[in-house]
Amino acid sequence: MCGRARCTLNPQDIIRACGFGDAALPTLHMDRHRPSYNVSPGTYMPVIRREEDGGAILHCMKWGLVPSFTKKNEKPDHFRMFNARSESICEKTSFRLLVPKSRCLVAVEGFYEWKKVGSKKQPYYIHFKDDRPLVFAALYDSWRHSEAEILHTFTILTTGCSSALQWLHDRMPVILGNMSSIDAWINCPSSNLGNVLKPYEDSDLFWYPVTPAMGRTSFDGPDCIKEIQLKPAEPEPILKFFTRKEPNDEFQFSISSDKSGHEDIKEDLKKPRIEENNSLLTELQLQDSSHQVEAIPIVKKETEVHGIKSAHEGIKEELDEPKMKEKNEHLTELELVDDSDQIEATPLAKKEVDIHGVKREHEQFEVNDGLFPKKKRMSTKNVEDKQTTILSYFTKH
DNA sequence: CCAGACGTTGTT
DNA sequence: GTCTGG
DNA sequence: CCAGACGTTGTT
DNA sequence: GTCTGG
Repeated sequence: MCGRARCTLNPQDIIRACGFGDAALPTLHMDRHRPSYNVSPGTYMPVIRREEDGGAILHCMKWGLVPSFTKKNEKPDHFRMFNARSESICEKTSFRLLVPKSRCLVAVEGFYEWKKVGSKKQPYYIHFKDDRPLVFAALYDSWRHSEAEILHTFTILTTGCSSALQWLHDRMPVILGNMSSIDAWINCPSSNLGNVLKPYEDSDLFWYPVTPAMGRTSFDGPDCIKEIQLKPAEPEPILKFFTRKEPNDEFQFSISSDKSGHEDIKEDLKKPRIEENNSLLTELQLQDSSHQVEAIPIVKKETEVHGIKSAHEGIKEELDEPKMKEKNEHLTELELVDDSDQIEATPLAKKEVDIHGVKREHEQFEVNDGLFPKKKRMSTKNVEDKQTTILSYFTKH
């Protein structure tokens, strides 16, 4: 699925991402574009579509399809059809007629997905490893709701989830990952959709958890995509992961026996990515998705062996983290940061943000004041038990 | 013929 | 607008 | 998609 | 839980 995204791209970035190089495409309504780290249905976004004469145009439309047959007196609902299942677009009344002649491309830096964790939801930001824009397959329509006004809207196609992201969701947007798929979608209405409208399986899609504060559409700015540290999930009696020390001693990690996850982990280990905050991280997955070990972000660093950062360091880091609730049961040799109390910050401050020279005021969270969290001791025995389990699992395979 | 629907998610 | 259901 | 509200009476 | 608003 895809219901939130980051699009702070400027027009030329979008044109380039969609394969039109440095062409100066004609534009329409681009003055409505508001670059944002937190775009949701109902807001304007630039898309590239073909005109009647075959030329491409960069056209700013509202996300969330409002079909042309919508009643004139009806209130447009952009949330009903902000996605379209690619598997059924040729059958559904609202999309069928758009497939031949109303395709478009949507370029974004990344999108967000929420993972249900118990009763809470943890958002993740998904993007390309090299930060090139993602190009989504989309359909658009026009609704004449008055004599003078026409509302242009679009919907982003979805497909099954890639194996690498299965732990997070069962649906994902259709990502046109190369020029031939972009070309097939926008230029070849008669080509086979099956080769294009499929999950993006390449290993260059990365993700990491971000502040839950971005769930509010009023929350905007770079903090939306700032990585946060998550607490590892509550361990189960039989943990299906183990820790290991890398030869180069660079980081510590957990691993799963899941095929897709395994590959990803290996990839990450070989080419650890470096985030803005300079930390080196790996993404980890468990075969059994019910385990909820959605990610075990490990802070690289001069941290030692089984090394997980010390509790003290962890707290320090969190003090720099904005509003986030975190259960901490990080397995360290000595102690762990507990979780019962979570950090709550109040997102009421306003902050001016500058995106491509456009200054905008938006909601901003306050930095945690340092009252939390509390820390507590973990018995050495528990640690040993886990390691025993881990070892036995390892020797068995 | 007219009336009514036309969608996706996720969760149960 | 177009398709399904009655 | 997520977040936030979900109500009335009576008084100021 | 369900509906509305962004």
